[in-house]
Amino acid sequence: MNKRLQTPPHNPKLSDVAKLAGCSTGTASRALNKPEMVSDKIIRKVRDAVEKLGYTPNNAARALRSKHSHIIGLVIPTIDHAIFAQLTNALEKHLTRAGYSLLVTTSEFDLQRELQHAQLLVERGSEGIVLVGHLHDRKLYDFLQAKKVPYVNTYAYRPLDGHPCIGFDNRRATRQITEYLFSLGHTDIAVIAGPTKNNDRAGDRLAGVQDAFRLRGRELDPARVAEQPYSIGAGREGLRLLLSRGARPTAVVCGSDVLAFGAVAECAALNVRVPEDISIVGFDDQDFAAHLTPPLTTLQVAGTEIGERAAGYLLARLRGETPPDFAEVEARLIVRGTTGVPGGVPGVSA
Amino acid sequence: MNKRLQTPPHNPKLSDVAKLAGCSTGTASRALNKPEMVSDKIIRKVRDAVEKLGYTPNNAARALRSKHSHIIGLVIPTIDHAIFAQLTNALEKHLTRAGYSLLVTTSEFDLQRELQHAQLLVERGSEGIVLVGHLHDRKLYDFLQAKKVPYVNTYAYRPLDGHPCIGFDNRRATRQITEYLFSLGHTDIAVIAGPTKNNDRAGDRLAGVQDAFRLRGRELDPARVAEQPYSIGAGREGLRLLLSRGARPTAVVCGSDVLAFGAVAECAALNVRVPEDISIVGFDDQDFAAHLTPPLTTLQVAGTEIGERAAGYLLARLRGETPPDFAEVEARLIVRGTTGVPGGVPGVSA
DNA sequence: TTGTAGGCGTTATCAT
DNA sequence: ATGATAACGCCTACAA
Repeated sequence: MNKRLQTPPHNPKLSDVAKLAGCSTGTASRALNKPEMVSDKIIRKVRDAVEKLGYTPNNAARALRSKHSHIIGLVIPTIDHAIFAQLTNALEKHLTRAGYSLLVTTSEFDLQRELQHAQLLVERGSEGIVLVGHLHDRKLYDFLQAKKVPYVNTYAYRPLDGHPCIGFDNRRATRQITEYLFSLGHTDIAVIAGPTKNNDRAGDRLAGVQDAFRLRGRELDPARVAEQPYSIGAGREGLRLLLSRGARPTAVVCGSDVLAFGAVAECAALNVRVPEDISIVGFDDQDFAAHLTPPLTTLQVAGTEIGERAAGYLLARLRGETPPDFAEVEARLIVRGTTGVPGGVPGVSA
Repeated sequence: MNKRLQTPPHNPKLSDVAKLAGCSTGTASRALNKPEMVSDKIIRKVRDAVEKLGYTPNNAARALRSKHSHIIGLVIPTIDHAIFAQLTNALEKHLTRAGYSLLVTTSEFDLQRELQHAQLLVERGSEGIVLVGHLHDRKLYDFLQAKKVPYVNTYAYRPLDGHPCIGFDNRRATRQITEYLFSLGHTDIAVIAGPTKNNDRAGDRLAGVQDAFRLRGRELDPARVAEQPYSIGAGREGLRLLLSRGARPTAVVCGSDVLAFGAVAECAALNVRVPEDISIVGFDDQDFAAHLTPPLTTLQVAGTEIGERAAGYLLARLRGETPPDFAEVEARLIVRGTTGVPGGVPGVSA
């Protein structure tokens, strides 16, 4: 048990500071918030009093009066995925630097929960909200607009939707990955997709592969698609599933690096050579991607930049500015060791 | 640009709800917060009015009056490490379920910043604070106690310090790992430690290895220690460093799975066989540990449990209860494929 | 430059 | 069970 007895029994308030500093509460308030309007002598006295009393402003009172809580809310599917952790981290750093704090909550890939939790964050005083993806309950948009709370969608770039967003076009990204695979000579391409339900990123990425097929006048065979949760183990299972459904595809597009990790690991376990027997492409370019054996070819996403720009956007909005509502960040294919010509070519890999 | 024009020009307040429901604000407040004290008829009317107006309570006013913000603060070194993300996730889920929201900030392994940011979270209204580790600026403890804000240290178990904590004994954990290695017959053991500066977990883990040596009447040679940042690349470099400093150690204790990942990867690149030529042990048991080749022997830590219990502790304190201040969670060694007898024994591994 | 005083939206304390 | 009314701690006109 800790001792909890300190000098004054109660939390000092601004009026206590003022009393000790020998001025009015109004002046004390100004000394703290608008020093340029107060004489240096008083400023010093007030600061001393603050120090001596251990005064901490009461944000509730301040927010009630000034209409500014200095709190921003973030709703992500889960913090347990590296890309969301990265987003959260970047956001937090940027906001803290600007004097804002970050309230974080989780939707667990559930639109209803996302709506509820976002509303809760607004109730708790969030002056702005960061969302992930572009697929939300319509009520959420209505709510945010009714409350005049600025918001941004992240990890998505869909200016036509009309909602502020910062990210990239997931669909185009996997289309390009697939086209790259086609250009290598692959024709039998499979995909291990993330859970597409309520997850526009996963859905868009799958659709991108389909787009590439259609552009070649073909259709992606549903048997060539395995939809798996985001985990290494599920990635392994996805690969096994694909192999069990007929001839071995020569390439696999994965919905995330984690899934690709599993696919590569399973190939190793099954003695399927990568990339000679099968090419594998990830998505995200997480830290581990470059250190897999072979190093993973993947799509690099500027997660940190998304976080920074989301913070910047909201901060600007709160300053009363009107920053551009749509921003696209780069997503480029990093070709490493898990992709090659189908069948492999002597002297080309590993 | 989005339209921002909705039915009533201004945010409805409780008095608006009361007016529409035909009762006083006091009754409206009770109808929402203490339904058992209000007649069903009025409750219905009030709820209808809330619905129709799109009323959202103003948390600032509520907190000011009731002294309850329903906000808990979390200060972690970075959200970008899987274990902290896991902690955050568990904490958030638990708190949300109990009607609390989580304010997250980052210390970046800097004690001064930790102090500042924790204070900021309290200013923002946090009713409780979750910290990581047991090494903090003394002023932080003083501040928290003066403000009577309950707090918990996590990822540490040090009841003798007198501060509430939930976690395990990092030092004992690596001592046990090292003793296991000794029991396998290893005598030349090296360590790739995380950055020990301002990081009690990393420091304790290194100390645990030293403890094991001393218990055998030996000293850990400083040349056998590489201190590296937490990244796969740094883990690789750590291993190279160790190899460059004389005879190859037969085993390496790593301060985290990420570091161990790097060590294993570097061994593969260097054609050093694991575990025949060198045994490697990680710490954390992250998702990928079981999927490395060979699968990583590591110390499993119940990160999610720590988060849940931290939430439970604070919630209990806020209810006015006095839950036990110290709780130890399990941390057990998971022996997988990266450890073996020094020199390797035919038929024993891979 | 400084003091005074009113009110931000709620909840809690009284009465009724 | 309900209504009036007074705070909660701070900021900000406004006055001096």
